[in-house]
Amino acid sequence: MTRTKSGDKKQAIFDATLRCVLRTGFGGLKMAVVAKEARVATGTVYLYFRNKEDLINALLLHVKAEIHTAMMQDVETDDPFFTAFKKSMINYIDFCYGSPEKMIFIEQFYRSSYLYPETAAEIEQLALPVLNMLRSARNEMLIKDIDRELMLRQLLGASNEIIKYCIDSGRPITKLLREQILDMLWSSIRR
Amino acid sequence: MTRTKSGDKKQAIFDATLRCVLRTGFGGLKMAVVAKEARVATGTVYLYFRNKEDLINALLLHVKAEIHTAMMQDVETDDPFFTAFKKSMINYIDFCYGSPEKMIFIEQFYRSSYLYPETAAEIEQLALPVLNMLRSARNEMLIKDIDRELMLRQLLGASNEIIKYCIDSGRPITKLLREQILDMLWSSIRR
DNA sequence: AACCTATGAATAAAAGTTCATTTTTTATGT
DNA sequence: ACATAAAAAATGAACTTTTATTCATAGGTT
Repeated sequence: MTRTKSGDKKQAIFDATLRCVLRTGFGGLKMAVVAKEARVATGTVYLYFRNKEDLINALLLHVKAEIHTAMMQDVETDDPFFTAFKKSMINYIDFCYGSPEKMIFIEQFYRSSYLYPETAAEIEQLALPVLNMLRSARNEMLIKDIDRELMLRQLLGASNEIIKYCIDSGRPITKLLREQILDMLWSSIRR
Repeated sequence: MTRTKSGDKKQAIFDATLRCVLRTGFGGLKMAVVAKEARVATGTVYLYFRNKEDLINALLLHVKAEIHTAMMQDVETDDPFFTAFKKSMINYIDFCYGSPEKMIFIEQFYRSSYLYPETAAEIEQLALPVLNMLRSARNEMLIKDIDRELMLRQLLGASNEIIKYCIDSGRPITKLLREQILDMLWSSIRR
């Protein structure tokens, strides 16, 4: 069995899609272009995805899952909250800065008519671990008494904008900058 | 002479475009659909805008200018920083919550291959007043010593996500919630 | 040989743009 | 005021371009 099996091709299409969208936004997602970028025939894309909508939904779910997994990497259940918070936010920032195409793809398609309600529902589940982390912190009176969901959005929204700014302006995320970002995020929610 | 003058029709097309994009994202911006929504003929749109790209760029500039004007509404040059900050952020939040179609439109098209570099340059100018506000605050040692541009993105990114969450979940922005949001924003930048 | 996978030119559908025609407005002369 | 003509604005069906999707054919694997 060669190493070039079906899973690889699906992944190649995913990667190509992300590259296309990073390059020219949602307008860059054209089936023929994606196929060429993935070095497969146009028809091949349709062997792995029913249509464009399906490709988008599958990729959204895939990328969102990746981000959430990365975010909770090395976060132990018995970490003190501040440690866990710091780890997860650094994970998030580093992941997004390192894979801007994934962040951009989500931004472009998460709020679009392409998104199936079922995909949205599945994606919601992915945020549960982080939300739980915030819940215990609030129970311990470590953070402000504000709707956790809203708080999470605030944190990620702030991070996203910062990351995009760094990418667009070619500014690297240094150790110092990361500390500054974390400081802003932490002070926004700490009690 | 009727009240229906050329300026009105341009505005009608702007409004229709925003409604279309709010309804179905970037995919909802189709010239024929926009025209129908604006109650004009397809060709009429091309009397006011060279093409789709132009429409998008003109509207982006228009809406961004509106937002920045609204943001600085009632902010006096001799307001103490905290007062000015609070006013501007409340203005921003209320404006965006009240006109989500404008916020959504910017989110969808600001980072897209449609955006002309000249439009981007003009839009950058619009942020100068807020940035200056942040500069004096930093000079007075009232806020953290962090790149102003980055700080502004953080504030607006956080606000945007919160506003979208409220809109999507049908949650109204009460006096209390506004205080909570402001508290998060302020603590994130205060020294 | 049967089966799975891949191809890419051909097809169909969708969307942007144009323009000959019509309607409305403005200007002019009686 | 009214009629009339020139100009401007608006129309929407027709045209063109773009893009998603299909499918008859070819290549490879068991």
